[in-house]
Amino acid sequence: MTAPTRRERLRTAAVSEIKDGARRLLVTGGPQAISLRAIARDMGMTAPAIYRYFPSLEALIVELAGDLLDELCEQLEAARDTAGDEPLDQLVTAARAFRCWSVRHPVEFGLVFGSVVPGIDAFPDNCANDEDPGARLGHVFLAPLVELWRRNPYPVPLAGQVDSRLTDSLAPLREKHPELPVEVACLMLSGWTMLYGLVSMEVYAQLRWAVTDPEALFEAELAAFLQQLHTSTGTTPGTAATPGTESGIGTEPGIGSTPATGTEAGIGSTPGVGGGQARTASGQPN
Amino acid sequence: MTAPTRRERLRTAAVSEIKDGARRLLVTGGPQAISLRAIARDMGMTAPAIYRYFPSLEALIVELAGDLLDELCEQLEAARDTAGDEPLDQLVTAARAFRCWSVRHPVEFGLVFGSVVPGIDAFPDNCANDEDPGARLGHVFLAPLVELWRRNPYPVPLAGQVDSRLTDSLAPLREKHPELPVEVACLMLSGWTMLYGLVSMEVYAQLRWAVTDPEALFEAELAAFLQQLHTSTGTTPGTAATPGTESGIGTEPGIGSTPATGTEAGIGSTPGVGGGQARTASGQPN
DNA sequence: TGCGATAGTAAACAGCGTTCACTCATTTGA
DNA sequence: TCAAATGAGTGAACGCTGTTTACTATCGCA
Repeated sequence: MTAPTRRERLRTAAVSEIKDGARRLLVTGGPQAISLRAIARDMGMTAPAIYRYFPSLEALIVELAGDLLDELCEQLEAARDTAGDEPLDQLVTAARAFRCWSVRHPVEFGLVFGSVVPGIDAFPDNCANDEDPGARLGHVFLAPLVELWRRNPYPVPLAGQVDSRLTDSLAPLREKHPELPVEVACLMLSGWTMLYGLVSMEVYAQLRWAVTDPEALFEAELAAFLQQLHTSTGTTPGTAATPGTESGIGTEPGIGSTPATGTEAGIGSTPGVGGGQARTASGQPN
Repeated sequence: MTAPTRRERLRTAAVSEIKDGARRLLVTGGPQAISLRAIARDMGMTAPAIYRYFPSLEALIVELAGDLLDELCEQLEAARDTAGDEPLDQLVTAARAFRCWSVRHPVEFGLVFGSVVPGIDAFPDNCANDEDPGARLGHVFLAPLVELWRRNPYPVPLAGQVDSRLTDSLAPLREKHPELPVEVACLMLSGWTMLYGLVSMEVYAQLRWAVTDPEALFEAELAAFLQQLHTSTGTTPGTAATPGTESGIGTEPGIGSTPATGTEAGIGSTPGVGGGQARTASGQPN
C-alpha cells in the first residue's frame, strides 16, 4: 500500500466533508432533512457534484448509517477496554456506554437501529465476516460473556429447558462460538434484548407513561441481568470509569459518567442500584 | 348526538379513503412513499383537495399512525378477550398477538414505534387520559398482571431490592395502579421491554446474526418471563385460540395461529416450549 | 330563491433527486 | 514535452414533491 496520491487525498476529504454535512443535517433536522442540495450548498458546490462520490442519496445515507454504527462500536470497545480484566465489569461498562451513546445521539440511533423496512436491509448483516457491523456490535457483549463462562462456568439458569427448536435456531450464533452452551447463548440474547428494548424506548420517549427516570430503570434491569450470571467469585462490578470520551460531533461531557458515585454494587449484596446522583432528566440532549 | 348529515357522511368517507390510500402507499413503498399527490391521484382528485381534510402531510401521517396503534390495541384486546378468565392466559395471548400483528405489518410497526425523533413527539403520550394510545397499549398487559397479583400475590422476585430512586421514577405507573407493589410494576416493565425489544429486532431483521427462527426465541423468552410470576396455583397457560382475525388490509390467514399444536405449556413442567409446527421462516410477509 | 359554507380545481412557487452535455484542471504515458 | 485520458465540477433540464392562492361549482339550509 503506497502513499495516497494528491487526488486520492482530495477525494477522501471531499467524501468525509459530504458525510459531515449529511450528519449535521441529520442531527438538526432528522433523516428527512438530509438532502444532496443542502449538503452541496453548505460545501459551496452544486448537487450533481456529489454524484462523483455517491451513486445516490440513499447510498450516502446507508454509508452514513454504517459509519455511525462503527462509531458506536468503537466507543463501546473503548469503554470496555477501560474496564479492566473482569468480564463482568466489561459487560456493565459496555452496556452503560451503549445507553449513553444512544441517549446522547437519539437521531443517529434512529438511523442505525430504527425503521427502514420497505423491503430492504440496510445492513445485509451476514455473520460471515467478523468485521461485519452487526456481528461487531454483538461481539462487544458476547466476548465478555464467553470469557466469563470460560473462567467460571456458573450455574446456568434455564438449564435443560431449552428445546430443540430454539437450539437449532441459535445456529448462527453458535457457529461463531461452538464452546458456548445453549443456555449461555440464550442468556446473552435475553440481555441484549433487554438492553436494546430499554434504550430504544428511552430514546423514542416511549417510557414516559410509566417512568420519569429511565436511567434508574436501566440500572435496575442491568443489575437484575447480572444477577443471573452470578459467579461463585464474589466480584462486585460497576466500578468502571466514564464510558469513553466523545470523539464525534456534539460533545456534552455532563451525562456520560457512571450513575453511581463510585463503588456501588449491582449484584448481590447492596440493595441500592444507582447512587443518587445527577438525575439527567431523560430529556433530549440539545 | 343526532344522526350525521349527508355532508358529514361524505366527509368521513373522504377522510377514511385518504387514510386508506396513505396506508396502501405506506405498505407498498414505506413511509417515504406516502405523498399527497399520489393519494389524490388514486382518488381521482388533485392534491390541494386533501388540505380540506388534513392541514399537512405530516398531520395525516401522525393521524394514520394513531389509527394503526388503535388497530393494534383492538387486536390485542380482542385476542386477550378470547383467552378466558385466567390472567396468565390473557397475558400470553396478548403477547403473541402483539408479535403476530407486528410481524405481519412490519412497515406499520415501524411507523408506530420506529424512529421519528427530530425533536418531536408523535404521541404526546401523557398518561392523563386513559384512552391515550400509549396507556391503552400498556393497559392490555398491565391489567392481567394486576389481576393476577390481586388474585394471588405470588412471591415477588427482587423483593426489597428496588431502591428509592426507581420507586420514585415509577410514579406515573403507580398513580394509575396504587395497589400495585413496586416489584410487580418492575416485573411488568421488564416484560414489556423484553416483548418490545424482541419484536422490534425481529421486525427490523436485526436478529439474523444470532438466530434463524425468532419465534422460537420469542416463545422461550415468554416462558421465562412467565416463570417469574409463578403462582402457587398450577395453571398452565398457552391454550389460547388464534389471536383474533384480521380486520384491516392484507389479511393472510396463515401465520397467526398459536405456535404450538394445542395444549403446550410454557411454564414449569413441560420443557419444550413451542410445538414443532409451521416454521414460518421470519421472512417479511409479502 | 338565495345565501353561506364546503369541496374541488388550476396555476404557481420553491424545493427535491437525478440525468445529461459540457468545461476545465490534473494526471498519465509516449 | 506534449497530447491524450481521467476526474471534478457546472448549468440546464425533467419530473416529482408539499404548499399556497385565487377561483369556481355545488350542496344544504333558511
